[in-house]
Amino acid sequence: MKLSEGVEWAIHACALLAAVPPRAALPTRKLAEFFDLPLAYLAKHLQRLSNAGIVIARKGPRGGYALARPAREISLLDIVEAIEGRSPCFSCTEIRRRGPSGAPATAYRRPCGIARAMWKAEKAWRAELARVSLREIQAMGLAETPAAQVKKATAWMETALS
Amino acid sequence: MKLSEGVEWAIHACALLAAVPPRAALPTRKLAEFFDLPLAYLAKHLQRLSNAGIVIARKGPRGGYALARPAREISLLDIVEAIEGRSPCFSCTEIRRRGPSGAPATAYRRPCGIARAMWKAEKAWRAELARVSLREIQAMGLAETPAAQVKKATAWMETALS
DNA sequence: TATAAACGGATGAAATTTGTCCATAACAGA
DNA sequence: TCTGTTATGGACAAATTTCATCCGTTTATA
Ligand code: SF4
Ligand code: SF4
Repeated sequence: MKLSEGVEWAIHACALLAAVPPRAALPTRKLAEFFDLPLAYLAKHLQRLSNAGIVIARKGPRGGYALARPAREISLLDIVEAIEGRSPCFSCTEIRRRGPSGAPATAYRRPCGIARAMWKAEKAWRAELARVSLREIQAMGLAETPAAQVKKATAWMETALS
Repeated sequence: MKLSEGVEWAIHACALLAAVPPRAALPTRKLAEFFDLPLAYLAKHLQRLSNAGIVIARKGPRGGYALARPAREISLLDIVEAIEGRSPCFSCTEIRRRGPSGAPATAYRRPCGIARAMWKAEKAWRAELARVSLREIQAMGLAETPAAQVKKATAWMETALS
């Protein structure tokens, strides 16, 4: 029950992309540099964000990634699902069918109470994630990082885009 | 973000133990037989339930496992946490500290918005699991399995306990 | 045309999960 | 007290998943 650490990378990357001025783009190389992450692997995660339509990719010189829509319209759930996938974290192997008192699949009409309860809980988790937008994440991030770091980051962004 | 399948095993095992008459106990061997699961590995999971105080073990002949308290007082969360542990599924590696605009740990007072949002969602998941008791699981299971299977299972239980 | 970047498949390394085995301790019944 | 039965927990092996790198191709810019 561990989220892959790529989720953390992706959220941070999106939060940084949210601070990129319109029409500009940040290439993988710059994102990896900013967070000191392995370039090739981070690229895989950005690809997923791209495939999920969260981020737009531009190939070629001066290319890179930019948010596909306003940060307000991107939820944490969007990002998490882009990286982790949409399959439920509880998957049953139908063990009730096995053993001495089991029966063929036809005997059981609908998923059992166990599966339903687990899925309901997972739904609550996803709903909570859907409620927070990248915009809020960005705002919180700005509020909680020391002024000196914000300044450094802003300066870094300028040189990265030039 | 996959729950280990041991969770499914443990919930089913507990649900079956809920149907064991008071003062009796089901040994690992019987539980493994009922669900057609690898005995040695199932034993590991039952041990975890035992260590978590969900189930009590009795060694020796006519020993085995029984619920440690009424099914009404055992929640799905209890079982899930016994198997999966209590550590949060989102763990941050503090990547904000790294890279060109990073800063030493002292600069950041409290966990960032990302981590807080992820933890809040996880809390919602756990809360939902805490709301459903083993009693309800048992009742749902009884209601949804065909009468023929219930009969078979009851008969099996009698011979298993004798 | 030369260069910079994303894309995606193949592959390898590391970590985790899944599963087995065994020695030991506790217990019930004869 | 003796014997067989059961849980306990550690060590170990196999399988699967995650983490990470590499490379050939495609696309776009100047
Ligand atoms: S009874 Fe429910 S949890 Fe168990 S195997 Fe069937 S669907 Fe899965
Ligand atoms: S900014 Fe938040 S999510 Fe990112 S490393 Fe720090 S605490 Fe973790």
